[in-house]
Amino acid sequence: MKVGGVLSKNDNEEIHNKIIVQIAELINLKNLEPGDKLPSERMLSEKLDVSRSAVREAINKLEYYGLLKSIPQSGTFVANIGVTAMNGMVEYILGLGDPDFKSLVETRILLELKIVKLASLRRTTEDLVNIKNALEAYEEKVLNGEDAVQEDLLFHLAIANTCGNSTLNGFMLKITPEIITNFKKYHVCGDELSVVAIKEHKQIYEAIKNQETQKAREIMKVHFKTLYQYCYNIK
Amino acid sequence: MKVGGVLSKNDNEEIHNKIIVQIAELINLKNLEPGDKLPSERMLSEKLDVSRSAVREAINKLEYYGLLKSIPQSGTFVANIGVTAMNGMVEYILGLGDPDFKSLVETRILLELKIVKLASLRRTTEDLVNIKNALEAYEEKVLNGEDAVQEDLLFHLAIANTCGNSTLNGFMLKITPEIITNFKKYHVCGDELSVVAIKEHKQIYEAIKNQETQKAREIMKVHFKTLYQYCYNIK
DNA sequence: GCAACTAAACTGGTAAACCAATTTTTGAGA
DNA sequence: TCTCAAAAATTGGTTTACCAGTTTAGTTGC
Repeated sequence: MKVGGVLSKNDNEEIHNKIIVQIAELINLKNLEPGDKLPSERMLSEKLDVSRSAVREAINKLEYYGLLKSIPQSGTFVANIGVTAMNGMVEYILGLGDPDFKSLVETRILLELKIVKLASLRRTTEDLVNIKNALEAYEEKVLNGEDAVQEDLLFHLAIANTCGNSTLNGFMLKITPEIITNFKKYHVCGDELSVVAIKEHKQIYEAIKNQETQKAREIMKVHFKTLYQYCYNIK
Repeated sequence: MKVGGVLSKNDNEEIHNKIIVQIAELINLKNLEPGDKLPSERMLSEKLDVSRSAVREAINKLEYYGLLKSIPQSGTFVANIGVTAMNGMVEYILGLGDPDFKSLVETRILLELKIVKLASLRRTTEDLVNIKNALEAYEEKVLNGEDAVQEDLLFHLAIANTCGNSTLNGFMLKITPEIITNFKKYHVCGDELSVVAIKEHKQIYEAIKNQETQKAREIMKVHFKTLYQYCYNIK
């Protein structure tokens, strides 16, 4: 029986992971296949000797990764994925560490180079207005000598929101705040950078507007080049 | 006051979104800045006239996107991101729709072409063993005429787990099950495809092993080409 | 007047009780 | 024996009550 008390986030996650493993083991033991029903949350919490809330959180995480599916007043079911895949995925999920700054930047550049291409292909006139607004807000802040990290971010997110790919857009929303936080921590993005960035932002906007796909990508690449250097200098 | 009863997932999400908007409005109204403390969950639930659980779920979502930070026995705080960025992000987050199959495939290909490059650069001998095991499991299933979608998936996840970028790896884990589900729904991945895929998997493995970065990417590209065609035929 | 200690109030997290929809069981009627 | 409706049991979701740290206010001693 758990003795109670508040645990650190780390310990807490370990407990969740432990429950996830036990749920996976149970599915293996009972040879449950896609669509089969898991024992109820109450039974699981009793069998695993943890609180029902803890079980629910573990199920939530597995649901996030598409391995389980909860249906109200009915039960929790194995998703349309076999046990082999599930076992492999659980292992990888548990091994997943917190992303480091390098991973984040590497990923951001990958995503944005694709996004800017898609955006230039798929942008509507309404999208262009949004991007331009973000562009001008950034410019104004920089020229006033104010910190413009937020406006910079919003310019890039406006493009992501234009790319017509909700998965990519969602991923951008996920990683952007973490990158910003790191930027502030490491004092990336100085003033001299910002002035150069205005010009590049304008070029990107024009390329998207004119649907010059390849050019848009090239300028974005240049835009990130300085960033890259900063990051590796920091490291 | 809520009248009670079970709501559809759609209605439920709308309620969460509504609360998210109200929390954002409150932060604006009170001019809260990064690091400032939000009203307690109890006060929020009272002020917004919703249950505390609903407030907690909204906060969780905002925390997932890096906009808030909850600290046990202390409070919920505005993350290290200004209100401007927060307002923009909230708007984009709420506008984020469920990903369609096309978005998923488009994203998967982008991720995997990068991942296979990184994997070939960073793979350890231990990684190679894992990939090879996944490769052989896939081959065995296919040659036995059995369905091998799971093993195919695990081969690709083994590579993702090798790429040394936890953000990319996590994104792969997130989208892969959804893709599999769609594959099954649309009956992609026939038997004749699988036999071809074995050869390509072997080539990818060899390229990663020999650290032939560009070659690995090229083969992966070919590997996805058939998939692409299938998808657009379906559409 | 101020530093230091104490206690009361407050906080996010967790366990327990409750709810309504669903599923299963039951039994009456044909 | 079969059918079908009614009721009991079961389910995930929600509300409520409680917990142990944290923070703040108050008080004591100097």
